[in-house]
Amino acid sequence: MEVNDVKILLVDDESDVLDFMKYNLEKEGFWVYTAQDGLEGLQLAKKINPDIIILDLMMPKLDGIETCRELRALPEFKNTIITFLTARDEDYSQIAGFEVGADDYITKPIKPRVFISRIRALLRRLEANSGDAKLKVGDIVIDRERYMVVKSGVEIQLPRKEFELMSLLVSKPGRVFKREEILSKVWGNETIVGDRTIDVHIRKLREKIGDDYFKTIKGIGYKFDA
Amino acid sequence: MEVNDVKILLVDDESDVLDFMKYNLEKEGFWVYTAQDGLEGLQLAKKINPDIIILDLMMPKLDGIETCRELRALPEFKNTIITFLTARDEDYSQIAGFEVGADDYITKPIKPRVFISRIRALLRRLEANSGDAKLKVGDIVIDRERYMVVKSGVEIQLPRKEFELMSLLVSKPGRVFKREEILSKVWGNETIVGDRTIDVHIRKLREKIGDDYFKTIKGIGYKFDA
DNA sequence: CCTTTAGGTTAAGCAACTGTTAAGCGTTGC
DNA sequence: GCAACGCTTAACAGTTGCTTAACCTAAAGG
Repeated sequence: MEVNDVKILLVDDESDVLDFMKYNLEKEGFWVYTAQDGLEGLQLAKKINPDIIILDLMMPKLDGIETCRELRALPEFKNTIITFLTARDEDYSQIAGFEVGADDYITKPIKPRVFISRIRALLRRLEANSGDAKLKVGDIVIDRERYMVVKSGVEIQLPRKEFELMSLLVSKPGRVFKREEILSKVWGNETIVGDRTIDVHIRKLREKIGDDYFKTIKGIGYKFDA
Repeated sequence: MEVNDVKILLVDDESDVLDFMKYNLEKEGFWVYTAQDGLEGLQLAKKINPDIIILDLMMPKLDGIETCRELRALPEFKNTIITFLTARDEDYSQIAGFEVGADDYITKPIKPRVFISRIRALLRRLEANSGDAKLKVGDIVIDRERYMVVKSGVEIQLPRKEFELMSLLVSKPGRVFKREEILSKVWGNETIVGDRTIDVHIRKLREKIGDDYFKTIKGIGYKFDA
């Protein structure tokens, strides 16, 4: 994973702290998003699917612990790295933090260089964790390793052919796949199936994932679009 | 075992010492957790199942010796590496330390490079000892050395094939293992067994460990999930 | 408009795969 | 040599997924 592909979400109610972190992370080439409270953070996280989330503990509306718990309850954040930001000596919270599934703690104040190297350490972890087996598009995640589709937090199990078909289409969102191309890639070059077979599978996908994602290009084939 | 998979728990009441160790270990890519006293350390250890635990001797609430004794009393920490941290010349404690099952001593102050190489030495020992001897997922620990599965503290003895199968699945929780993959890894490439053999073993595991842990992905294989 | 053509929909039958059970066989320990 | 155990297989049951056929609808082009 390139540094340029890494999305980091910062959630803190203090603008100073946000600016400090954002500035330093962006200087390193990370892609930084910010939110000022837990609720906002939660929404933004669902929207952008960040790789790392840094949560302040003390926040209005929804504190860090709660936000983390809610994030971890969603399958698409099961492998996201979540870190708490805490004032030095607030450590009482560490137990509670790890209990809701935090991966790390960062204590403030922290020096820029230490901060960055901390983030890099987290990143190494992220790379080790996730093979290349995950496709993310909008609020949809396809996890080849688990044979699972996650749509805005909900895990969906698909039968084999449907899953393969969906994987294929999602692998290049927006790109149109010709019918014959789909046949050869999902069914294989040898097997010969009737005309309606693809349609039926597309139909099932529309039923399970949502109508709008799969677009028909008449006379050509299908494409996936968010 | 990858560096990125190694979890180290540091327990010391002095924040400076914690920060020093944490910083240096993280720079190397280890996964570091910290606690400030024995009780907290104990709780955190149960939660995160670390591979190496570094305990300061002098701590409030529960000192290093006692913490170690309690850790060693739990089956899942029988093979965890536990190291004491001690001020130079506190040698009186060394005897007591080894008696409760410590694996090593680190004397402070210590230089970063020496510290790291010491940890690496421990790690080599961990690998040599057990050749990935322990797999931990949620409330399940797999102890390769003793051919034992510990589920929420209860030891379960499994026959060899069942154990190998379970080990394989648990080694990557959530990941789907194809039937042929299972066959080649558990039975070996040469032996040819019938189709139903895997199913029967899965069935026995479901019987002994619990139905919900083993999920069938039809047409593909099985996966382990907590 | 009407025709043509491609795609959508549905249910049914078939095929593929997995679950379950019991029995056979070899090994080990007593 | 008997009992207990582990591994594999066979037979059957149960389930799910895949494909097809028949019919319907929508879009495009004359």
